[in-house]
Amino acid sequence: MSQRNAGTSVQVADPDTCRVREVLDRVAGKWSVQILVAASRGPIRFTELERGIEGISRRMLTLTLRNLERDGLVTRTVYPTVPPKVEYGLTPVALELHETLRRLTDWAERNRGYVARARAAYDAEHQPELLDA
Amino acid sequence: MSQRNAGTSVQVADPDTCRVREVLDRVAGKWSVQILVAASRGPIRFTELERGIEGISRRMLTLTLRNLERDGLVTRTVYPTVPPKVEYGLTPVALELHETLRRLTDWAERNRGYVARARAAYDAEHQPELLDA
DNA sequence: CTGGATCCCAAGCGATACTG
DNA sequence: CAGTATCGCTTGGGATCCAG
Repeated sequence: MSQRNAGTSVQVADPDTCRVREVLDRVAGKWSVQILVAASRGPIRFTELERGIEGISRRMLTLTLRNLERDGLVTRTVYPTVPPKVEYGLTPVALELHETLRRLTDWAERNRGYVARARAAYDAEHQPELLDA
Repeated sequence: MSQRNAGTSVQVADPDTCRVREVLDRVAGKWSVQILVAASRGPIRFTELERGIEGISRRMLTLTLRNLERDGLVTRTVYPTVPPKVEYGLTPVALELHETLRRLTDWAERNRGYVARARAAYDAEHQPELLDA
């Protein structure tokens, strides 16, 4: 998905692995998941998201929101008031995904230490001299 | 993770959302999941992976494999025979993740049509003229 | 308040060629 | 067989400024 056919034919493997990539692409963005999580607690406004996520740029918030909306995962409600007001929420489909993401997070929590140790061990094993350049 | 502090301080939100990103980064690569899936069916050789995934470059296979190994998700066994032989497998931790990924895939399967229709509708609604440039 | 437009750097990834 | 090295295109994403 990240690249539109580099000229010469590029077989896309079997349909099975394709589906896997599709779902991940939908959530692969740097901010998608955090937005999904933040919006799962009910309707939330643009600025609330912006401040709640802290570190996200206005640009990326907008872009990610648009993509999620495009995929039917996020709802966007505009109140044509004098200072514009927009509320975002999750669609039922996105709520299902949210539950799934929680399982992923669980895995991360459980194995966070393991992975960190694995990394440290691997790095120590391979390039100990590059650490203090 | 994809960028090392753009100069001015960048707060990293609360630890909660950080963990989410961490796990996703571990799987976000274009090929990580397919490798994880392929390797979950028992020890598999480099060339088998290369041909089984079809579309992956040798370079990316190596890189992704290294990263997964570094994170303690993939095991690498070298047989110092005359033609080198290397077998890859999953660690128990990775096997847990594989189960989780299956759930994600399930979600994708169920809602694949929904998302596709949502996209089409959104695109038709917003820029119908840019479709046949 | 909620974005859109532009600029630009850095990371991701592919192509290709070389090697123990 | 199983990589490593180099190159360059493409994309992601931050900064900044403009606008309804």
